[in-house]
Amino acid sequence: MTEDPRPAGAPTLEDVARAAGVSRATVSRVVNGVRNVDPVIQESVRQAVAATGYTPNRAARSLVTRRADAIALVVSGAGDDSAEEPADSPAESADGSPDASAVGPDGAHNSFTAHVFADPFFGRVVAGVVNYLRPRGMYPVLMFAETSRARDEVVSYLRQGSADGALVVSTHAEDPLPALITDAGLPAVLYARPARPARISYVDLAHQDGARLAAEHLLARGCRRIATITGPLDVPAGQDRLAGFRDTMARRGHPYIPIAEGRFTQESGETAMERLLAEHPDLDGVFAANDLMAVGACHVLREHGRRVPEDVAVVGFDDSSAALACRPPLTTVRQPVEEMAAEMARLLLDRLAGSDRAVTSVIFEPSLVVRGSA
Amino acid sequence: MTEDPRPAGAPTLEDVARAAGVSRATVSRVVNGVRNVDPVIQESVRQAVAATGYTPNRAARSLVTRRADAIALVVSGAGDDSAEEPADSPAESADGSPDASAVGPDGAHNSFTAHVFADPFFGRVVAGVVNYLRPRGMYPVLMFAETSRARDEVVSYLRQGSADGALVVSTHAEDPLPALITDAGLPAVLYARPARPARISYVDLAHQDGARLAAEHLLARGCRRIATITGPLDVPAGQDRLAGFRDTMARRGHPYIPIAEGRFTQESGETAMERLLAEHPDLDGVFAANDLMAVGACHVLREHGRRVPEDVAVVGFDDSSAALACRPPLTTVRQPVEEMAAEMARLLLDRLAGSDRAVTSVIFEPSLVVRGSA
DNA sequence: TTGAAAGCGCTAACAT
DNA sequence: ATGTTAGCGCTTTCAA
Repeated sequence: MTEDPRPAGAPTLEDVARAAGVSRATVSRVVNGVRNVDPVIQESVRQAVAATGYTPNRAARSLVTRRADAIALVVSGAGDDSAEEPADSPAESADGSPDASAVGPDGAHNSFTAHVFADPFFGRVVAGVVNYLRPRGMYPVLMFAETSRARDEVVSYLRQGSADGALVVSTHAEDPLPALITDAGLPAVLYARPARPARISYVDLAHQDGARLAAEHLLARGCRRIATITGPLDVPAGQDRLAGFRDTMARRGHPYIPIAEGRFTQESGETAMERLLAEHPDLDGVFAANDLMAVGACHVLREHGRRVPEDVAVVGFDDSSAALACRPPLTTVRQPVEEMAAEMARLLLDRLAGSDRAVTSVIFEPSLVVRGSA
Repeated sequence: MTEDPRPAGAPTLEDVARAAGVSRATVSRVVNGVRNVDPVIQESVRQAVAATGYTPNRAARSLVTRRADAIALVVSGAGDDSAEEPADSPAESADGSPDASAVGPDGAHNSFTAHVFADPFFGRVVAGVVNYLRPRGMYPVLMFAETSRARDEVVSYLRQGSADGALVVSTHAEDPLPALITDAGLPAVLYARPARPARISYVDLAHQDGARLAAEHLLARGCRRIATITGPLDVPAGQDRLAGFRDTMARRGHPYIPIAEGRFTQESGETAMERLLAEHPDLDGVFAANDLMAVGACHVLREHGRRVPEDVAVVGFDDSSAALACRPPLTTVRQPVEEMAAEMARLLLDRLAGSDRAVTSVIFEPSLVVRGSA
């Protein structure tokens, strides 16, 4: 019953100190690499550490340092408690299979979490964050915040000191989380500028420049009847990519561009492409505001007998794994997601390290990756 | 400089006790829902908690309870320190784009982490784990362990008490992590049976049954010249899917099945399909041991003028998001990844909760999802 | 049912 | 350069 799993408990500082014949404080200094310790003693302490198999207890350390040495990586939506899933993010299952995406037993499945990771974008964010954090001995705690309850739990988690700060990736314009976090005085950095202005640091991409690259590439290629599938127009990324595209096209003598709004999902890209094709059967170029929609567009184009890129050139955005999985592989505007995610982590850690209280933003430049589709 | 971010620090039990006019112990009891507390006092304590905005300090609690109330979710490989990436997991970038997958500044990018999340499988595991954990107030700490250094850090992290146990998803047969963890006497549960036997709990799929479903479907559909693209044959999942497929085919009068080994990546699926097609131009059915390879196979088949499913029927495995992203959508063997991941979390939490010291396994049954490709 | 008190393992003044 | 000591905020006997 009261059986301790570890024989006699894990070794503590006290044990090491006794073994090395010094005080706890000295051991602590050695373990934490503080100077002012006699090299000879240092060595004997190290041996004692090795001999006892000592590992510092995180909780004890956190209690006194008041740092968790952990940060939260939060993927947040904008839903309220009435629904597990945001109203404007319908399920993606396009076909009629009965329950391929159904709710499993024991809450094993809900649409938000399921769909989040179906988008290759999030995996890249995670990779970037982990790769920056790991050499620094930190690991992200993964959280989702798509309901108001979940948001409260995130704030509470931070307030408990379970994590020192948060990296937030919002999927919706109306996301209240950034405000909640800053109101609570908690350190956080966002991926992408928030739709509602807030005093909070973020990293972002020069979306307009990216759209410009796409427009110029399509024009240089000889396309003359060009349309665009936009992202959701209530989020900055969606707006900016459209604005940048329109501006460039207008400047090059194309004042009117057919558009169809998508939601950054493959399915929405398909729907948008269907509509564009119906209204403008003669188009010869398409700029999709992300790769997933570009892939959907390619499928629809092929189903309608158009060859890509011979009949219709397609340019995507993001350079996600979907771009390479597609046939032909997608010409796309590269967003350096991993680097951006790493920078986000860097900003947060700098802020936690002290001095730097300022709110800043770091904007990355996109680049064009030319492959087969345009 | 020594400016405290929070005015006068966060409220403690002491503060609440004073506000409510009771002792710390009583507040603690109320907060932890222990019985034996006068309902009236209970109420006044609750009010005091609300009034002060009290949140229990995790570190302090952990220090005394000796539980972190956190678990690690580890994605592990089999590399050593000489390379960041396992030798048998070559980069996937198929085309010649110079640096689409290059190493970014500041360790923002390494192949292992980058490729892990390019596979939709891992996202589903994460979703399943998070959805089980969250209602229980826990969140996974995400770790990667693809080098021996990284593995040591994982073990060390657990030994420090930063997490109470680990959920391990191995990507390679030779992964030493499970052994390291059990040797250290740390609680862990695996996703999938380890290639090297170990005293450790795991969840898994009845791979052979899944392969049988695929075989029977292809036969029922009228296919007679059927080949298979296998997974890596040094991992149980790869072996079992092949064995199940072969057995069923043999039993149905097909003693010889052409096979090509893949590595569960789309690119390897393409290569394998090229080879099969070259050697058996007349085949009319293909079973790919996962969806990614099935997608690759579909691309190659189309490039060779074969229609799917009219000329060649294709069945995949997993029912990942790739199955729906493909045209035609993939008929595939569904692996209930989210449920399995949730079960993995459940097994670990049960084990941590006490009594249940036993090593167990839970095997899930696959099901066939019929879509357009076969 | 409630309170008093003893630590959990560690760090950081402070004293030496 | 090293040791002594006082907590960090919480849970949990043990008394009352």
